This record gives sequence, C-alpha cells and structure tokens, in this order.
Amino acid sequence: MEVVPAMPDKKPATIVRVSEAAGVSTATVSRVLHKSDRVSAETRDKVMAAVHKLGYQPDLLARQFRMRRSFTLLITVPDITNPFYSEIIRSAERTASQAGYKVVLGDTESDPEKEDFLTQMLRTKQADGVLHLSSNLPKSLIDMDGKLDSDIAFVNACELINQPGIASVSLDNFNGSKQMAEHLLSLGHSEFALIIGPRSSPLNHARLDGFHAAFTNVAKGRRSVKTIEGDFGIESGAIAARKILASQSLPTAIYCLSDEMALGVIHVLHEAGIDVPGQISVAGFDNTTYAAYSVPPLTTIAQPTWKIGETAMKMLLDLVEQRDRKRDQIVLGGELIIRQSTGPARA
Amino acid sequence: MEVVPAMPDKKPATIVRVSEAAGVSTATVSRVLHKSDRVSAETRDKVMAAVHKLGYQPDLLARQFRMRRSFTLLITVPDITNPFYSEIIRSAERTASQAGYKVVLGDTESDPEKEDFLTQMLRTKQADGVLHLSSNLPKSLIDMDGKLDSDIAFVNACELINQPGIASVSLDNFNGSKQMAEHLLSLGHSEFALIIGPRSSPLNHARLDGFHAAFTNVAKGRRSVKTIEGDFGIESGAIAARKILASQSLPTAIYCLSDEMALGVIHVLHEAGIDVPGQISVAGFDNTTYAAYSVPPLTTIAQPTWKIGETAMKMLLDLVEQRDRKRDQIVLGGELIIRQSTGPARA
DNA sequence: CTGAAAGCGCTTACAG
DNA sequence: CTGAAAGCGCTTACAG
Repeated sequence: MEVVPAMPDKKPATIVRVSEAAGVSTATVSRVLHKSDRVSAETRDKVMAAVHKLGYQPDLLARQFRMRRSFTLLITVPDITNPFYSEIIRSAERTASQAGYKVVLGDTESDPEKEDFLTQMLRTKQADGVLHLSSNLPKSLIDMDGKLDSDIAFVNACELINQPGIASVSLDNFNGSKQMAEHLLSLGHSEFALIIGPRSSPLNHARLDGFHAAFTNVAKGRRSVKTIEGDFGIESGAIAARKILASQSLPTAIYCLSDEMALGVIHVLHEAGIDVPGQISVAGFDNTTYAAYSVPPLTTIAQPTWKIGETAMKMLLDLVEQRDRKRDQIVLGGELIIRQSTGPARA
Repeated sequence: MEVVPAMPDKKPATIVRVSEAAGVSTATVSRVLHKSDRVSAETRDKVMAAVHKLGYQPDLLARQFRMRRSFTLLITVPDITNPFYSEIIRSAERTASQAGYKVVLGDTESDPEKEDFLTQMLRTKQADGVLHLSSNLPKSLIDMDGKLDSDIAFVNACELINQPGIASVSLDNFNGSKQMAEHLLSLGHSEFALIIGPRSSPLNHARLDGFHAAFTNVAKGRRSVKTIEGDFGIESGAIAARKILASQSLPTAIYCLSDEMALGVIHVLHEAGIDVPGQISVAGFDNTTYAAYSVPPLTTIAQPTWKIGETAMKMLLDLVEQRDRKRDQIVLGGELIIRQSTGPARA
C-alpha cells in the first residue's frame, strides 16, 4: 500500500521552527549553519536532523539584510556579445562562486548611463563590490572630492579609468601592439591601415604608441599609416574595410585593435575577392575563439583572459572581505600568435 | 573662499532620518517613494526635499526582505560563450529591466549540478523567477510528485523540458530543419553528413525529423545520411569535420545543427583545401552574428532571438507578478537564410 | 558550549 | 491623507 504523504505546510520552514524541532535556541541553529565555532557534536547532529526533516532552506534575503551584505558581486560588461568578455566573465564567475559569492552580469553596451544605473546596486547594498570593465568612472560611485569613493569595493579591468589609486588588472597594451608591429615590419609591410576602437577608449593610445614605437628611424620615413575609427565590434570592422577599399591606394596590411573588427575586415576583403594574406595581411588583437577558427586563421595578440578574470575577481574578493586594501595595479603580458592571415607584403 | 564641506556622517541615511527631516512618519516616506497612492502634493514635496538633502538611498536589502522578494530574475545559460545566447540574454535583460527587475546570469555549462545550484536561488528567495534555457528540470525545483513545483515562476526557452504544463517559448525546429533540407535537396544534394548536438538534447529529434520529412519517397531511396554527434560548440564542429574527411567518401553537403559547429567545419575544410561550396556545401542553424560574417557567409536558419528573449521574459514577469497563470507554450517560426556556403552538389 | 533578547530598515494593515 | 506600531527571519554581542 502506498502511504499518502501528509500535506506539507505551505509556508517554508524558518529558523524558529528548526530550533523548536531540535530543542535548541535559534542562535544555536544559526551557529551550526554558518560558523562551526564551538558547537558540540551532539547539538550539531540534533540541529542537522531537524534541518533535514523540515527541509529547511534559510531565507537568504533575511540573512543578507541582517548581515548588511548581499554576497553578490557585479560585473559591468561593455558588450556581452563580444566573445573576448565571455571568457573573462566565465573565469571571474568561477572564482567568485568558489568563494561563495553570486555574480550579477550587467550588460552596459558602453553606455555611461547604464553603468551608472547598474553600479547603484552598490549603494543600495544589492552588490558588495563591482568588477568594472570600462574606462568610465560611474557617477554613482564618486564621492565629494570627485574621486572614486574609497569605501566601495571596486576593481577595474581591461579598459582602465585614468585615475590613480584604483585597483586594476590590465594587459600590457603597449608592448602587445609593439610586437605586432614588429611582426608586420619583419614581413616587409610599410603601408598600413589601422582600425582602432572608439576615441574615448584609452586603450587606443597605448596600442597606437606601441605600434609606432616599433618603427626604427629608418623605417619611419617610408611608412604610411591611415587610421580609421571603429567600435571594436565586427560590423564596424566591415564598415572600415569598405572605406579602405574605396580609397585610392590599398594598404599592404590592416591591423585591427580587436579580433572582432578583423573578422569584419576579412569578410569584406573576401567579398571583394581580395586574397588574405596574398594581397593584404590582416591582424587582430585579443585572440578570441573565433580568431583561431577564422578563414584564414587570424594573427593576433593573445590576452590572458582566464588570468585576467581570475586575478581581478580575487582582488575584488580581497577588497570585499577586507583582507587587503592595497589597491594593486597589475599589468599582464600579451603574446603574439602568428597564424595565416599575415604574410609577406605584396611587391 | 572655498567652503570646506562638513564631514558627512559615515552611515547612510535611513528612512527614519528622512521622516524626521521631513516631519512625517516613516510610513509616509515609504508611500511617497513607492506608491503614489493618496499622498498630498505638499507632503510629497517635503519628503522629496528631505530625500535629496540627505542623499537618501533606500536599503534595498531591507526592502527585499520585508517584501519577500528580490526583484531579481535568474537566467540559466548553457553556454555564455555561444553568441546565440548573447542576443537572447540581451533582449530578455532589457525587458526585465524596463519592468524594474534585475537579471542574474548563471552560466551552467550544461551541467545539471550547476543548474541545480543556481536554481536554489529561487528557494532561498534570492530570485523571484527563472528563465531556464535548458532541457533539464532542475532537482531543486521539483516538488513531491516529481514535477515542477507550481509555486515557482518558471519559463523554459530554446531547449525544452519534456513535461507538460510548463510555460515555454521555442522555435519550430521541425519546420526550420525541413526548410533547410528542402533547400539542400533543391541543389541536388543526396550525400549528407549531419552534425548534431548532444544526444541528451531533445532539439536533435525535432530537427532530425524535420530533415527527414523533406525527402519524398523518390528521394528517399538515393539519399545517404551520416550522423555525427557534437556539442553545438565550434570545436566540436571542427572535430566532426576531421572525422568526415578521414572517411571513405565525402558527402556533398554538411548540415550542422548549430552555426558554431558549421564555423568549425568551414575552418577545417579550408585548412584541407576543400572549396565551400564548390566541393562541399555547409549549412548551419541559429543565424548568429558570425554566420553572416563567415567566409564564405553561412546558409542557416534564423531564430528570432530577439523575440524569444522578449517573449519569454514577458511571460516570466506575468508569472512573477501573478497577472497570469496560463503557462502558454509558444512556438515561433524560423527563417531560411541562403548565403554563399551552400551551392549545387558537385557532379 | 548555549540561550534570551535586541535589532537590522523597511512596508503595511489598521485605525483615524 | 497620515501615523503608530507590528513584524518580516535572521545574526550577534552579551551573559552565563
């Protein structure tokens, strides 16, 4: 015969009911559940038995309220659609969840208003800290001297805010770009088109400086560099490529400051029947998954995305749990990955 | 002369301090802030003045606790790295935030354990509802009869759970796949390789059935279909392509049940010097951004990602706010997009 | 090792 | 239209 299960109470069990069932105080239940300090094994067993019997799930909203923190960390992402960020997010998320924190992803679409709206979560206590992947300092986190409020657990990564004293992890953009320029020069290129990100992004400067730093005095005289602005997205790369094709003389190499833009460029060149790298070499920056699978596979600068996400999140956790107030600025090295999209300059 | 700003209080203002400053009760402040019902204009002005003067930011953790909801919605994403989901997430997120809800993204990596862990958030009140993009029913949401707990605000999308009575929005996979098969047949193809997703995914069945339904009795006799399992990701497409190349006879068309896999296939064919579509046609499914920019551009079935995300999120909001308990199952049509990766079968 | 009790900052019947 | 007051479910000094 089947035993008909008793109709369970509609309301979920609370800590009070657990404490009654176990014959202890709510303080003891709380201690068993969260800090194993000084609870007798016997008491612990009684409590755990009651927890299981009642199917108790703590009301985390109450706990968060009481403890004045949400155990939630915010990541503000400029473009959730860009695979470069996906990997950073994934590693940051893993690091956070191992430490018992949830992650909220905010897709800002590079809009300062949205960044501002999202970072309000820190002021309203809905997030304990933020990993900010943008060079804009959100208004909502500024204190009266116009600087980042020092009470806020804030880590900046990838795109850096131009202000001292902010914890950050970023790539050595200068040297990454310099390596790429050296590679291109070694292949005999001298007529370049550069597709850069939005002018507002400080990234462009470091990468442009690195690029120019590669030219020796000899090379300087003969080079020509045409610069076009994109937004790091694939479509902007395609648009820029069409502009290049419409111009008088074609460059021998197109260097894009993101893989996405490079993918857009390769697409348009293929459409126009131009061989890559036979007629024009194309290079990117980031080494996203698609760079490796592109046709032809893309020469690029690999960012250590996994390490960036993990390092930045660890710094944030240190800040949140106040283990550390050092506010380090960490710069990681990039690596030149030579694939088939670059080759000797055409005669 | 500069006025030195007074040292502000360390602690943020509370509703009590606002009520004191405004000379009203906390009840009135709360009413002004959240429900405009029956508050005199005069009182409202006094309260708002106090709010601004003190720079009051409500403690949302307290509010959430008191109201027994978090105004947070969870989206469980099988693979945050797949651009197909990015668009769905973006539209769902916009819909939610317009309604005043935050969105938490959980990257499950198709792991039922992680799905289960994340959906615990509904039990602990950290999320008011979930948009679940997976065909696994999370253990933590099951009630005693082994079915989805009807108290949970749950909407299923894309990959569907095989159980009746669950609100969902999905694509007409059968007819999408059938259209693709008809396109391929019209080009004279008869030797096919099919790269499918993981066997555990019910999607495969609908798409396989649709594919086979396109064959007339006449065509049936002459066709050959070889099936290889992938995981919808780009690398699994590349691996499958290498298997195909290693086999005795090459198919005339490779139909992949995701664009990502198709991109992996095209990459490997290019590497092997095989012309697409001259020697082998390649087709995908999803119409992600990269499908359009692929070299050659990819023939695929467009999913209305924007509409899926928006519709699913609206259903979830209806459930959460109890406007609706209908639990509709919505099926949206796909669209065949013919690009240059498919062509006439080689002789 | 354990308990009694205060209190976190809100919202919401209830009463007027 | 407004106020006094209860109470949401926890955690944490404090005391023993």
